[in-house]
Amino acid sequence: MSSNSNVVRFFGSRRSCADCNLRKECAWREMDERLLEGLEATPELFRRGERLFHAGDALRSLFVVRAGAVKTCMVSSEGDEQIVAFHGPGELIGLDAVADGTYACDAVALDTSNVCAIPYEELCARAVRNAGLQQHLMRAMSCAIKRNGDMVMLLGKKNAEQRMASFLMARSDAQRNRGYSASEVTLPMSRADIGNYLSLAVETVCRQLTRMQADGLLEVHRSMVSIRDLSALRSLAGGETGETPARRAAL
Amino acid sequence: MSSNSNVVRFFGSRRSCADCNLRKECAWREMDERLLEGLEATPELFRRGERLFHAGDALRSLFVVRAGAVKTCMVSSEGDEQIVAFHGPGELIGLDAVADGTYACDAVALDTSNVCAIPYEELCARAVRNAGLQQHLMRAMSCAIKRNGDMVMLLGKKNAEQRMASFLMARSDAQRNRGYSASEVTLPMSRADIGNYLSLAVETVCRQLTRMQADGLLEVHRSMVSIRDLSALRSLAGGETGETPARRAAL
DNA sequence: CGAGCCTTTGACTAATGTCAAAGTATGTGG
DNA sequence: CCACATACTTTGACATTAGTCAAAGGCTCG
Repeated sequence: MSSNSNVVRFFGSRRSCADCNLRKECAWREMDERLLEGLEATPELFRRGERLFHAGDALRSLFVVRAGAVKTCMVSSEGDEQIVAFHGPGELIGLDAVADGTYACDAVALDTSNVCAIPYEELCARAVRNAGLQQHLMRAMSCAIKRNGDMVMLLGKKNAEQRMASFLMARSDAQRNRGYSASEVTLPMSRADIGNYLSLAVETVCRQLTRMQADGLLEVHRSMVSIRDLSALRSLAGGETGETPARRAAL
Repeated sequence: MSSNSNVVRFFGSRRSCADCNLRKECAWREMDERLLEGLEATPELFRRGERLFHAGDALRSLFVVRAGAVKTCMVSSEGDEQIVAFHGPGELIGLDAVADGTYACDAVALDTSNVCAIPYEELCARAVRNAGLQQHLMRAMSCAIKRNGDMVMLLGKKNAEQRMASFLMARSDAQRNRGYSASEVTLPMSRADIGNYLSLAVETVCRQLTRMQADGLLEVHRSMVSIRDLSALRSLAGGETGETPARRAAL
């Protein structure tokens, strides 16, 4: 059963990538216009908590977030959930499904989100004919691999404080890459989601935020965080931030 | 500075994949003969501790392990090392470098290892002309992404016992996939490497092995482990084992 | 045979998780 | 528009897992 049955197709029809008003922020933004000319993607609207796809569903489309935020998560056989990534505007979702034609994760909208579904078969057909697109896809996948490496580093080597700092810095860098202020970040996900993602108890997430605020690094107001001391936060984060300019396309 | 200066090219020359005596176990084993016909790979021998490449080196080749074992690891800015994956015969190394043309990891031989270097440019040139090869590469990358997801699950959700059990099961499954006994596994890496990979102290790795032996699950003799109760170990491991048949090509 | 490294074991410590409870937004129906 | 129900966040007290430190035992290689 597809969970897409109640999706609002608010443009009413497929729409060419070449016309998209999000071209500037899209994962495909560097692509030659001609490659996208005929490629049509279906814009879809998901509300908070709605699923783009389930783990195990057959791969039909890759998704690009236009607006909003999406999480992807794996579920173990015991039923506990592990969030693998958060995806903001311009990021590509579903590359894990290429291996065997079924998604490995669930993808869930964190907020009302506007997402482009790019038909996979059509994309592949084009990639075969087009070396540039092929390169682009391969690079996007390689970026996802690299980024996962950063995640392993975070989970394997960093303590609670460093994880929280890394997480906030990654958000900040993402903001900056999109042309917004690096010091004003929004956290569209719940504290529980942050905890799940960083493998920390919700309480630990709260305490870290509280402490950073007490130390004058941040000001926290619910889902809004103002970073007061970016460089201090960056040095707390240590090692990789997981968000270098070339790494926008995530799992 | 390339670390390959002291590499023994023990076949003395490049060699066609089509003739390779490891075809059966190779990451390319399903490929049509014709695709490999002209593709030449350089077999190289690395001794324990020698590096295939450093993080930051320019991508020249992808590597396929023919015999032996290789670890890939990232190093944080503080200098601590995180092993990202172990690679046995048939596995593909270096896909993380496709993103920006430089390797993200170090790759180090754990043992005397026999490795094929596949020239990346040449491979790409073929992939452009050949949809099958292209698909194969994409799938290999997608597998790496999936597998990293399993790693995140392991680090994020599993305790010491489950990690150790998962690790052993992954080894066991790999053995089975290569046609060997699922209950006799070798651990070519040190306890310290296992600990690093699983994010456990060396002492914890030892204690887990000791305990599993005491519980009659295993018999451990240095780097040889005989698994006495596969199904019990599998259920200890919980969730994903990270080694389904389709997932042989790792980071 | 000795040096050095790896592994194993024990005793203690510390970071983070768990449990409990209060405080605070959000939204729904009367 | 208010009041209550619900879900999320925050804080405190305590428990537990795994890490650290220390030391002994075993291989391996020169």
